[in-house]
Amino acid sequence: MLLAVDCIIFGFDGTDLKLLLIKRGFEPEKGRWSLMGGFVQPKETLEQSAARILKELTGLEDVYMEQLHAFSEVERDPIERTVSVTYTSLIDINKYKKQLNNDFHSEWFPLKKLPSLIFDHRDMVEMAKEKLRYKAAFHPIVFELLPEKFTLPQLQSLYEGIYGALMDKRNFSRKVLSTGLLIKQKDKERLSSKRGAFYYKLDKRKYQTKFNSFLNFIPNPNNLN
Amino acid sequence: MLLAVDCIIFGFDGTDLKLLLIKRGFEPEKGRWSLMGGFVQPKETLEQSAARILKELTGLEDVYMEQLHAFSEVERDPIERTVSVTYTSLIDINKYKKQLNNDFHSEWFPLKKLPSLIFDHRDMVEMAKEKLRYKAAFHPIVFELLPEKFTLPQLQSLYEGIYGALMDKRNFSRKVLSTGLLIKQKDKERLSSKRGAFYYKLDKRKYQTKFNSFLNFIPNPNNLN
DNA sequence: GCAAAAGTGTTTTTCCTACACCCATGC
DNA sequence: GCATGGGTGTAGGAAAAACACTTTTGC
Repeated sequence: MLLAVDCIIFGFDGTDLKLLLIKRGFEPEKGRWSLMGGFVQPKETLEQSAARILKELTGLEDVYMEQLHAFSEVERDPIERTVSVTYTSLIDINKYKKQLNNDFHSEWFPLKKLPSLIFDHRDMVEMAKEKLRYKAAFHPIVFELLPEKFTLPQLQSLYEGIYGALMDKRNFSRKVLSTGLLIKQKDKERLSSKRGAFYYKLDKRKYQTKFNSFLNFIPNPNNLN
Repeated sequence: MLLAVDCIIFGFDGTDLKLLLIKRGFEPEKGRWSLMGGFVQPKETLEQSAARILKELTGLEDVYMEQLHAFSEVERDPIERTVSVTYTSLIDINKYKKQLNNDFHSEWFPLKKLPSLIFDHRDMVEMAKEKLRYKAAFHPIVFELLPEKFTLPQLQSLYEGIYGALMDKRNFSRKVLSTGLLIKQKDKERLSSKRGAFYYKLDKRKYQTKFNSFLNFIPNPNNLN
């Protein structure tokens, strides 16, 4: 029985929530889109394995990562019995633009427009989305997806992307600012609007402290998709 | 590399939240307390494996069960490299009293008085407790631990056991009744008090429907342990 | 000058919390 | 008749939701 790891990598580019996929370079299913995966080596933990695979295939290092679920349907890999443990990563797309796209055929897909995936990778992605929604509702986890400096409208569209819901910007800004986790900057982002939107930074010390405190970012149920 | 499953079985006896352990019958670590575990067979999923192990070691069937986490430290089993996927079960102790204790050396331990466990089983239990707290805060999951008919005081002491906190019974009953998930019975439980406490049953149809809706059973932070 | 997105405040409602007394019964 | 645990109601405060107008600036 083989033991594999697959990585579900969410990214945010300031507007859309996306997923990183690679074009599979070998049989079976050569040429189709797939999550980043590989086999666990005898002397590494699953976490180390996931980090290694991510590094090898994308050049990414030191990114947020957590275990999602072990998938074990007997026939999930038609060739050989393989159990796959999945890991979810969150990254800021722009930060890692250079490393990507070069060596491997990897590509970002908007969550709403995913291609067909091999094996049970679609189930994996669905579960990861579900968990991201669940977790983001109570933990300030989404900052992993943002660049160091970001604007409130960007943060809001990230939440809206995660929940597939529209939120009221007045209530939204009150809610996020009330956490005390954001530090307003003096400069503005001027690309996406004429007036420009102030940048904010995450207060990293408070982020550490408050990570496990329950925050409530659940959008109101009327607008849930 | 070996692939194993370990089951963390929580039970409630009407008063205390407990954990089911067995005395390990073989080396290494023979004679010490352990979670229920076993190896995954070539033609079974992890879920089937967990259910089989549970059945074999305890006689329990059709119990609530969900995957917790895969543990993979290289040296976690000192003899052979083994990755273990853990599953959490919730059961009503009294319902299954007969099956237990006979064939295997299994025993219920109050969560607050656990013996020393083999390997990394203690970490597994800690993570399971954490997740139970997390999940029970938003899902009506704890009913899996209760008999068909139960009283509000029993339900409350279950929540108090999970969170290690005391709750106000007036606020508690308002909160749980407001979910509309409970159906009041005409008869009373008369063992634990003179006056007797009304039984309630779970409205199973609503339970199915509402399982994924977010409920808020988080105790107030002042009393968290 | 106007279109487009940013930013801001108030009112209403809902939910949570704190809190204290009466009830039914076995002894 | 009293000790024990069961059951209920209310008032105050905090948080969430609904809601609309003004600001800035590139074109």
